[in-house]
Amino acid sequence: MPRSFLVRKSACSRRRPNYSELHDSSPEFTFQQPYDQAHLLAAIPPPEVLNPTASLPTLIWDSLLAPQAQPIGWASLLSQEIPKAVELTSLSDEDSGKGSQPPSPPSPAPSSFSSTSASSLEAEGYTAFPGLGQLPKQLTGLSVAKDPQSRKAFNCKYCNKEYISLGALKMHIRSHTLPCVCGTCGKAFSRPWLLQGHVRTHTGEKPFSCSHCSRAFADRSNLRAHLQTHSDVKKYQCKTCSRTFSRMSLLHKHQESGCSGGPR
DNA sequence: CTGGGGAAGGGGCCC
DNA sequence: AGGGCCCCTTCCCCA
Repeated sequence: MPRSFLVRKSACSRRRPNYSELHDSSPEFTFQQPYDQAHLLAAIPPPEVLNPTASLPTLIWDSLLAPQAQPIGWASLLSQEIPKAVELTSLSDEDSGKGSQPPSPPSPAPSSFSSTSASSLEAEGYTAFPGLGQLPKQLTGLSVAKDPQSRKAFNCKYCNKEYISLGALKMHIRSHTLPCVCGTCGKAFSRPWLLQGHVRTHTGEKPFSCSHCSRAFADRSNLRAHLQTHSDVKKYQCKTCSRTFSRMSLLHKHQESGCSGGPR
């Protein structure tokens, strides 16, 4: 079930951008090493929970899987040389909403993540855009389109995707301009938190650990997927054969390969 | 071939 | 209104 209703997706919208082509020459964000250890530690997500209530038709999981993770003492982490994996609290709890995010530094954000806020693009004639600075309109990648009913729509000049709101378009444009650049490898990302997640591939930091096997993950979504492997009844079920899968992609593979139809 | 991990993209929600 | 964070989803790779 697509969660996007703001964008009219094109058929090939899932292709990843060519970073070398899209790399913005004026990075908006950088994450230089050595990292500020205090920032990283302070930003490790507080005890939290996962919300298993994904709204998928085939979702059969919910209360079947309720790992009993323990909250951790955050202060104790500060005394450790290496940030240790942090356990998540119960999945059945309400998500506190703070924290899958890497180590997002406490406010105020470090200067390396400062962002230049664009004032109203319309007021600026669509010339001001984060990471783009004051550029001629034709170089900003923004254009305004109107549909036959004169409803205002915003088109991306890079890929021609159409958005119903300027904010959505602005966010999308970032996927082309990639203003957040890794100070280690130079890879660029559309948003600071994507960069932060990437940085963890360099640091090896894995703030999310499984309460069942103590395996740690850098990404909470990956932990969530991993937790499925501990469940006998997986989250995604084939409606034809009732076989369950830990990931939707596996279910899709199963269905595309031709479900035999018999229960397993 | 299947299942799982790693990494990343992107829209929505909340402050 | 914008930014930060959340969640879902997808792709790639490997065992």
